[in-house]
Amino acid sequence: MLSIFEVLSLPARREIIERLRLGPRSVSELADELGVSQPIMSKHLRVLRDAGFVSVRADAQRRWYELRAEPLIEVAQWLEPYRWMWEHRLDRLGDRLDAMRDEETGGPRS
Amino acid sequence: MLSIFEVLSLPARREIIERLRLGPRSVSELADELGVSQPIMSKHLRVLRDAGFVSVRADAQRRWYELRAEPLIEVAQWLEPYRWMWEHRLDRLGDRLDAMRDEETGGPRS
DNA sequence: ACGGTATATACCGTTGGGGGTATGTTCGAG
DNA sequence: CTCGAACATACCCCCAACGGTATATACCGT
Repeated sequence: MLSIFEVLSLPARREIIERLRLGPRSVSELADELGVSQPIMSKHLRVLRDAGFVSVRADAQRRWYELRAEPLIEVAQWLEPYRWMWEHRLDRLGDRLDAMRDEETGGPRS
Repeated sequence: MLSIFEVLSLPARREIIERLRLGPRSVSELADELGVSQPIMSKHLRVLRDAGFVSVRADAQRRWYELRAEPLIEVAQWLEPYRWMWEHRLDRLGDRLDAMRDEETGGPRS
């Protein structure tokens, strides 16, 4: 079974995920929209299903695939420790530190 | 050249990224810490460099590899349209909508 | 100039993922 | 009961990424 990042590494599978963001889709709908054959789409969806990206609901012959949040949450969690690298970059972190020190000491020292 | 998600799909490369979060490292340091040979580490770093994950600074024979934010930002941006799936799930979205409507109309209608 | 250290790269063999196609299976319509 | 629609899977081949090893390159100390 492929890991979460391995699943996301294929553009075709990311496109499927993006389509499913708009709501559930059947296999043939996805195959038509993305221009691939039905067997290949079924295989992509099988991989996505094994990794927890999608769930399936049966309706006669149709299978409705729906996007699940869990694997995306894992990516977000993996990313979390790195957010400081770009979130506190252009918003004057140095000034903030200076202000904190001023509050503590009553004014700039140097 | 491998795409960003392809780069992240290999656990060894994610481990390198995690080590570099603590600060710059040389090739042999990383190789020792992660228990791989030097040539393999050089190849991983080459892949990471091509994809923009790291930058290099030469110092005599040593090469100091440093983590760069850009590719991680791209992942975060890709993830952004999906955040609603888990962020507004258990924190009473319904109540919030009710409160917003009350502010608009002056009170509940029904 | 020499030897050792640090790193990059070329080369090779393996392997597993990916696309293509054919076939199996299930289910509803008539 | 038969036919067709919708989907899954089995089988095939191909290729590129990965690990391993040997080798090339650059630089420092002596």
